[in-house]
Amino acid sequence: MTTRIQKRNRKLILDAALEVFSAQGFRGATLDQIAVEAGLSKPNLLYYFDSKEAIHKALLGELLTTWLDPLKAIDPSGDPRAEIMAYMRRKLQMSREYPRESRLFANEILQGAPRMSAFIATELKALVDGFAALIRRWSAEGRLAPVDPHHLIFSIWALTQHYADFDAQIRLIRDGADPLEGAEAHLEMLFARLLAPAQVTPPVG
Amino acid sequence: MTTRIQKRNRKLILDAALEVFSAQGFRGATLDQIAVEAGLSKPNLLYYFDSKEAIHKALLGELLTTWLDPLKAIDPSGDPRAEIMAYMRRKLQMSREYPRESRLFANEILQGAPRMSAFIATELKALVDGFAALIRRWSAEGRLAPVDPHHLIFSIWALTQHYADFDAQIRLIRDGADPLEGAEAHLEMLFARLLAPAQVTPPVG
Amino acid sequence: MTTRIQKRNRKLILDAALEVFSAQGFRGATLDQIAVEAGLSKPNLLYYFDSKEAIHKALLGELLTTWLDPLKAIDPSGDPRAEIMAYMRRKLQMSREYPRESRLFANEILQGAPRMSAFIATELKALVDGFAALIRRWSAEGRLAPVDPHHLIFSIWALTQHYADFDAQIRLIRDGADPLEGAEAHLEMLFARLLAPAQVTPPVG
Amino acid sequence: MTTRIQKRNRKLILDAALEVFSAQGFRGATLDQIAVEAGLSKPNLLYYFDSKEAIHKALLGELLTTWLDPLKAIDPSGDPRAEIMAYMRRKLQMSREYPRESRLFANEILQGAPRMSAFIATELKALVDGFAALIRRWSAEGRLAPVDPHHLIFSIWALTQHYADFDAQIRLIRDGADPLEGAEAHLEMLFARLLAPAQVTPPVG
DNA sequence: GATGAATGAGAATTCATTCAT
DNA sequence: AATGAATGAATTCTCATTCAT
Repeated sequence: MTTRIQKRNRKLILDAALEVFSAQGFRGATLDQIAVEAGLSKPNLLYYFDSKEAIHKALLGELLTTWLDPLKAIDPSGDPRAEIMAYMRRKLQMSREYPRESRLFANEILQGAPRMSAFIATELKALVDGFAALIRRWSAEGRLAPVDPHHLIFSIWALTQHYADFDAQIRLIRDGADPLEGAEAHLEMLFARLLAPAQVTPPVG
Repeated sequence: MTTRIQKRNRKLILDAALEVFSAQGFRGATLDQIAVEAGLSKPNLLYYFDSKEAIHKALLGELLTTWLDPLKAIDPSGDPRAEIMAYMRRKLQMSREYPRESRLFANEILQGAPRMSAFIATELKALVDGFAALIRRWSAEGRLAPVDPHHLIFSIWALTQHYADFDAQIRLIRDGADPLEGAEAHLEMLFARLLAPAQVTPPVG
Repeated sequence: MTTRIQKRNRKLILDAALEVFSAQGFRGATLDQIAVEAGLSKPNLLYYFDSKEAIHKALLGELLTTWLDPLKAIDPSGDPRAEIMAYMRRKLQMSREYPRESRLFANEILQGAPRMSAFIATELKALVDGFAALIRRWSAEGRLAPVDPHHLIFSIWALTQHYADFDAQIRLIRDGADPLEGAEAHLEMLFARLLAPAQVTPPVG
Repeated sequence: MTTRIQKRNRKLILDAALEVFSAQGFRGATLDQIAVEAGLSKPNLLYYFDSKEAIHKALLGELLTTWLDPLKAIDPSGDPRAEIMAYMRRKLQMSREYPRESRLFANEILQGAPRMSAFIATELKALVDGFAALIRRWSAEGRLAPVDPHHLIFSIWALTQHYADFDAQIRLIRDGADPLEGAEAHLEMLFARLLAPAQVTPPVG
């Protein structure tokens, strides 16, 4: 039986842990920081979760769904470029709404994905492969510029997540301006041009 | 006076530290790991560097030059698209040759750039601003598609560094294939299309 | 809120620290020694105090009051010689009751008073200056031999604290006899003769 | 065979060690500090002395003679008060000329005389006992006020050494003035009054 | 004689985790 | 359900001493 208090406290802890883990990485974060952030005592954290590791694992577990959702929302029967553009926009929206989640994920991957390789190699890969096949089909049908599906997907990830993951750098370079200002227009132009089929690019020079 | 042994050992230490810090982050790395990796004893590390922090600082210090070089190599009197494309290629080359440096940098930024904000806000920003002005001029001259200069630069960074920083993920998704295979062709197409002036993009849908 | 256990353990620690710091000096003392003396584990010491430095500071903080009390007890409207003699007796009593505190203080001063100069230059100095003015007045009124006030005060300090600070030497020289045996009578004679006004000293020789 | 360089370097080391040990105590001092102070390399220190301990021991060894000399200079056939006064003056002079030696000694005694008990219990004690017998005889002969010999000697030590050992405190209280200014006159009066035989002290009050 | 290089044995401190209530 | 108290296992750093030249 899970009481209301239990639910609330687990939520408090996970939110605090997200804050701390995303900013400091797993090793850099301490239970003390999380406890303070959560407004709970350190032993109380361990009443709700077995260990620091367990908190982190729970956090990643929650993240996985969020992470897959935009991919799942792609409609194979939709318009190719519109679908891809919508996917990109959803990803960019995630960088806006869930930057800490993005950084938590980036931290994991940077360190070699020690706790996520299973997920990546199975669930994420499956969806990616499905999307890649779709892209390939769309390209073959001439509804999309011929493009390497995997690299296209990585480009979407890189370009959107960058705004969350490198937020600190962008702010410093843009004098504190909102990092995402103008980002959407820029990315829309970028992907519109990239994906348009039968396009002629004038030679460089 | 710096002896041969000093030079060799400092190099050994910095190389080991790069390996460990780039994989674990500053807090996650231990002097023990670095010492083992360097094949030296732990106190011997501290004979060459004052502290763990000092090793990390030395590493970042070395990184800065490497990090600015590609930007400095841009020729304002060159052909716009060729110059930008060449810059992108150099950055991609760095992800290939120096993935650990890229991850070291990414780790720092992810954690809010605690040790690099000064560098970013001054040296890097100055070069970026110069490049941005150049891009703006090129666009105004019609030699380049009208594009937000900052976002263009961020796009280059995001797309190239992604291959180093998210290497673990890419390998898992591509069944261990070389992450960079096909990347250059993909990015060249992407930037060629993005930067071509006077281009007509058919409406989506 | 301070619990009973906290009170008890803080007291245990400070007492053990007094024992060790007064005998070994700050640098010479180790947390291990203090922990053993206190019957607590080393990390438990640091649960109650932030650092070795903090323990030492707390100890000195407690000492300050004790150290000023005898000076504060001097009554400006009392009989000059009686007041000075009473002050001397209180100081001697402190060497008897709190020899470790005296040695803790002596250790600090010997090392240049790195942690006490503020206290000495302000609080202690103020009281000393007040006492010195009083002595000067008493001398001017003919109720006390004309005597340099500061040197008189230093003489009292030197003569009384010596029994605590040089205890080890005195014991060795007096075959282990109680160092303070006969001290009070001796010092009373010394100060009675020194302070008596209108006294004629026969020429030496 | 001892070369000139050896002699010079041993002297350099001992002088540097005196500086550091007297200010920091044995445990608080480091070979590094001594090496820097001496202008020699750390291993070179240990070429001349077997260990840190050995340097300290050598230093104390040198100190012993200095420490006994004033006592040895007392002339049993001289005038009692003149002899005692002269001894006091020599001791005060030592505080002026050799304050570091005084503090080195004080440090040792404060820590329970771990390295000097043998010396104190034998050589120093013998001289003190001789002096004490002399004082007793002088008092019995009516040439000196009746005074406890040991306490008289301790008083001389305490009053004179205080100016070296508590130098830091005295400076702070006297606004940086030379601690010894006025000390000799003060102590001469003090001992003149203390030692004068057949003296009548008016009742207190 | 002298010193750059190296290290084992501490020492202070941190931190995830457990205990007791 | 919660927390004050406590600690073992690191982890960074110091330092006297040794090694090699």
